[in-house]
Amino acid sequence: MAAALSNNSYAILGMVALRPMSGYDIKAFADETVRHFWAISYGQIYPELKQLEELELVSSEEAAVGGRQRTVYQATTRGREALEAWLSEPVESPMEVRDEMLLRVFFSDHGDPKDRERLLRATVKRHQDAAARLGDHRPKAASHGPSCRLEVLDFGIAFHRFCADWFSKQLRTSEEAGNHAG
Amino acid sequence: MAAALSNNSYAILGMVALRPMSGYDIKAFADETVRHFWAISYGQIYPELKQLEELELVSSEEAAVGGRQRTVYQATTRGREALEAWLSEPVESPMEVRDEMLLRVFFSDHGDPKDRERLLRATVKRHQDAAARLGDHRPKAASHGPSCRLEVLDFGIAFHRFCADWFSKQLRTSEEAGNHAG
DNA sequence: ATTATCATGTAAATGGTTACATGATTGG
DNA sequence: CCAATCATGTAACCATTTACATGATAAT
Repeated sequence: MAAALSNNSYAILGMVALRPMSGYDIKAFADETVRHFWAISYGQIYPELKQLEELELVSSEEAAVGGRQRTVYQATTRGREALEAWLSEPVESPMEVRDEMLLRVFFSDHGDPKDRERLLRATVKRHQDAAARLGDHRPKAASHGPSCRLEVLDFGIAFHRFCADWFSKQLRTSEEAGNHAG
Repeated sequence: MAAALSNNSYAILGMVALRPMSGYDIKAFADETVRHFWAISYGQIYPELKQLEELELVSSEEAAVGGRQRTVYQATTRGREALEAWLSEPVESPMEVRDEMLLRVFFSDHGDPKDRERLLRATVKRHQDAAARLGDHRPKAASHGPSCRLEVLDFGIAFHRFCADWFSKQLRTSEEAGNHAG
């Protein structure tokens, strides 16, 4: 019995269910779509594609262009069924966040108030930049009309804007307090 | 030369800079404060405390109660300096999110629309619950007046409320579309 | 008595990234 | 010609969790 499929397996299976893709394509597509809540690296993609093929959930086709190697994968009927089954199962793991900035903010009264403000400013900027980067992909994602992909992208944009606004407000409060004190 | 300190080292150092704590205390405190953006397990805490002690950034004291073992750690002056230095350094790693729900939402048009709605409902509930759980800790966190700890807690609450509201809106849109179609 | 909690610790497993190797093609 | 990009792949590494071992004390 092969190892049970992980969420990563389904992430990759889902990609090749959208349209035929090579490992390289999957990485590029993932980086501009799911990266902000589900990062994937080559070290996961290529071995996973092989496993999915063994399980006959995807099929592969050689599609070399000249001497440049290229293997394109697509989901099989069984693969689509497995994907559908996964979508009907209850979600197991909660959202996990790891944020160095929040960790520093948490301890920031142990340091210089100037550093704290610098930190908040950097946090605001990071979230603004993240929102902007996601926004760049929006026209492309929207070109096919409404979809789950667009929905999730819009969530990402709204999410980072929310964070930027929230820390922006904290920064203003912090600066005002500093002005009164200084 | 010892390995450079990781963010995890600073997380633990920061805890024992707040007040003397045992490894067990650190775990409990972390679980009700930083857990929502920086999870820590015993497998990290105990070895890290030893490393920090070797570097003389924390000191330990035996504080057994009866036959029950207990080692309490606190930050040394050098430890506090190291913490301050860390807080003045630029942040390296970006916020990382891993969310199985979003991954499923992303692919949810491959499945049954009913499953999609169930998924959205579960997502809303999870975020509501997360906000409520964090809210439970608020009175305790607020009892010492405003602080970075309270600030970060409030961010967590606001963040999960934002997510709950956002997906709640998506769910309504989804349900309306379903009613028109059916 | 028994269960929950306090308390420390580690080995093994898991999950994921990084860095590298290899080589073709395209665009400047 | 050189850099960027396309393309595949893996070994080593890193971070983190899980599961377990051990044993005391407090609460029911």
